Amino acid sequence: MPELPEVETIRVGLNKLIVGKIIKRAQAIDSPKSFPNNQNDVNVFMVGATVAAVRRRAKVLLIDLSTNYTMVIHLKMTGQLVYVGAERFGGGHPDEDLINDLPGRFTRVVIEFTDSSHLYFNDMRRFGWVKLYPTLEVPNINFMQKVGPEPLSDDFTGAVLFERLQRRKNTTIKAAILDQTVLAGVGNIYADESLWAVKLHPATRVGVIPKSIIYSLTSAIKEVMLLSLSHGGSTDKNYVDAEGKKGNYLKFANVFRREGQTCPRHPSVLIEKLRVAGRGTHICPVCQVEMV
DNA sequence: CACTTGACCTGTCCGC
DNA sequence: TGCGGACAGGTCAAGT
Repeated sequence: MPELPEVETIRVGLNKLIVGKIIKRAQAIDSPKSFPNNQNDVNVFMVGATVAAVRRRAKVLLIDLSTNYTMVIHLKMTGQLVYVGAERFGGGHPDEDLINDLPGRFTRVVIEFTDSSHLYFNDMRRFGWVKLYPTLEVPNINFMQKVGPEPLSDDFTGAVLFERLQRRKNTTIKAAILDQTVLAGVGNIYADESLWAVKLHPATRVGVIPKSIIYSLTSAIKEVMLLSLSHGGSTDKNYVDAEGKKGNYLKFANVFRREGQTCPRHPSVLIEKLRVAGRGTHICPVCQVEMV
């Protein structure tokens, strides 16, 4: 899925586009994980509701409705949430193809507003979902109970990360920062980028890493995510923002998907791809040496 | 409990 | 060109 910077980019976009709109129709199409067993709730608590706010926690989007129900949305690997205004594009507009083809083959949920604009949830692999919960119950969802701190919060410090890593001392640092119960929002792209930034090999066991490096890693995670946010997130394949636009951060990535290219710190060394924590992993073999 | 691996899906790419 | 296998930005459940 989109990671934290991508989900946050969508949140900011939707907050501008759909707050105040009234839902006319909501429908899941061939999306068994969406609105499970509660089409009646969809009809009662969504239709006629006004969108009150769009929030985010970790990689989950929360769309609050005036009925005190909340749409809880996880995009997983290939989910998109794209808003299409009542007037579609024509005449060579750059977003014409993406927008005008919706709903498409991979559209799984359609939300129509009373002004004839639409919000489409598209998801090729169908890992993602859109669910409806009473707003007050959202904090009680299992994932919300377990998920770790927001990395961009001022409360998320090196001391906090170090403390939270104490129960993951025997795993690799990459597996640890991908663990959403340690901290929220890091996925494969920002794990590789932040570990390169502090010259940590992703397979290094957490327990052997000096506290000072964990503090540096904390700063690196924040910096990488802020940089990505400033470029509208990362588009590897599927990601688009709420208006159907791709993100540009990968142009600035140092290692992710750059195997065979040179390390920015070592002009004669090629970036390598390996497998750590079951995920494709990109490193500079000279600046990132595993600690044992 | 901590840790690893496979499953969930569909598409694409790479090697034979 | 066709086919099989590996892999893809994320979690879960089930195994050790």
